[in-house]
Amino acid sequence: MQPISLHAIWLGETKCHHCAMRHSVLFAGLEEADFGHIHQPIKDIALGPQEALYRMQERGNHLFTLRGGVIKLVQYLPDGSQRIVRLLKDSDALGLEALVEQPYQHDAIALTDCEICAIPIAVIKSLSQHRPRLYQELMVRWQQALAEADIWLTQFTTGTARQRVARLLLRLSCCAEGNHPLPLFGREDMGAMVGLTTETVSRAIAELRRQGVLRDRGSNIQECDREALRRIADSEE
Amino acid sequence: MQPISLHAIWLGETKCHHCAMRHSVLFAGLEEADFGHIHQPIKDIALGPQEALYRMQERGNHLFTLRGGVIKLVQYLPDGSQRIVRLLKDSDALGLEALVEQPYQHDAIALTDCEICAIPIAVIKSLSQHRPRLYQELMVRWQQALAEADIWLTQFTTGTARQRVARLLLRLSCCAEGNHPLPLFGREDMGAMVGLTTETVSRAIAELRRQGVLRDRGSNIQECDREALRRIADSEE
DNA sequence: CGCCCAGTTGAGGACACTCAATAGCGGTGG
DNA sequence: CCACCGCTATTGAGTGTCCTCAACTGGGCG
Repeated sequence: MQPISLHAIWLGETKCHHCAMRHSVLFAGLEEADFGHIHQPIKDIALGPQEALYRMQERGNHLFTLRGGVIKLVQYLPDGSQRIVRLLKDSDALGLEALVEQPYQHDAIALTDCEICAIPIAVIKSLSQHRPRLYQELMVRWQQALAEADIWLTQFTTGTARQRVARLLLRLSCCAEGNHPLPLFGREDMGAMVGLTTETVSRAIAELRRQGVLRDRGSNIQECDREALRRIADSEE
Repeated sequence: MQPISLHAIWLGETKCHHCAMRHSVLFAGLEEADFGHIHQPIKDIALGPQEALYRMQERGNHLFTLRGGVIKLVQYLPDGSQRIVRLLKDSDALGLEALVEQPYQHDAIALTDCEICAIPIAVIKSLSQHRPRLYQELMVRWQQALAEADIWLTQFTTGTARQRVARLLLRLSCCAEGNHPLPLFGREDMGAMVGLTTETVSRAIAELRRQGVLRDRGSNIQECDREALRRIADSEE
């Protein structure tokens, strides 16, 4: 049993009879009998902020499902600066590269406390032999990742700093209902998401606060006016 | 049988016994007997520059393999400007969205003369029932697309105009062997690829020419010094 | 209490964008 | 064959935005 990550904490092992993964979209449609085909343990992993699930170039034989928390996928530029390529949240899958025998393409690093299912690819392969529908689910995940990548390219690399930050806030807040208070990330990370420096992000957020689009709730939590953000994101005004 | 594109020219129909697709990676490993399961025609499409294979939001029931030429995948910003999200060349697959019942996510527009295979998703589904290996191939394609998207995000949206253009030229020239002359695209398209205006791209290219990194071969064809480009791309000097 | 780190704010400069004019190329028609 | 047209690429001048560097603030924690 090789370590998946230096920082990973093993919560235990399960055959998913109790695991939330059982209800994850990935395994929807599987029947009780199918779980009998699982001969390798599916593991729970807990990560704290800044801890890595895997590193770029590592070869892994697990794919992962995020049950809670937020993970960033990071790539690096020749000059050493980092670029956040995507965020994963609740019920997203990552590490799909392992399914096609590729090394991981990013550093996967927790931004918050995270709970993760680690599924051996052998399990996937064995299950999918009896349940081709599983392939369909995997392809859906892949497509989601691709669509997300395209969004990041178009939304977060074009327009003014104001617009990019507004779009980022919109996307971060869209999972929350109403104008629910939203915990932000470090300015450095936010900069790496939208291709700006920490100072510029800080300035943009400060301005949004001054204009009342954001309202401070302490410890980097903001309540935000989604309508106003939408206007700014689409560059009117 | 609904039209796939306004501009598409049907070259004919085939069951792939003669088609180059037969040798495409996608169908590698299939045996003669497998082709008997193909009950719907696989079609050849030819496109000229500026013609669209499909449009964003269209629902299609074909996926495509590019046998020759270059296609751009385009998305649009609220302000109407376009952003090229990826380029496809020789033997790349596109329109995979159709496999998961999603509308196409981009405009797919030919940049050069193109030859394309249009494969009904019904064919894929029927084939894959007997040949699960086909799923593996599809996942590889999906992974390639995702890796490409990440490269575009990190390479073409960061750094100075010089660097971005240099990286773009490198990537465009990497399929050519040696320092083979390279046909460029319109400045407008190149700008949409690296997130710059046409003027800035033009200036960057002009400067590279002045420095001898590019050598003009007429009609927008350049011979380029890959070593010098690499230095510039990695921001030394 | 004071340290440390993250966030904020300021000043100055570099870079890319905008607007506008010019040049170069290919095609068309006289 | 040449003149003209349209389009794209190129070049220039001026401006705005963001980056860089640096100082300052404030909260958390030993």
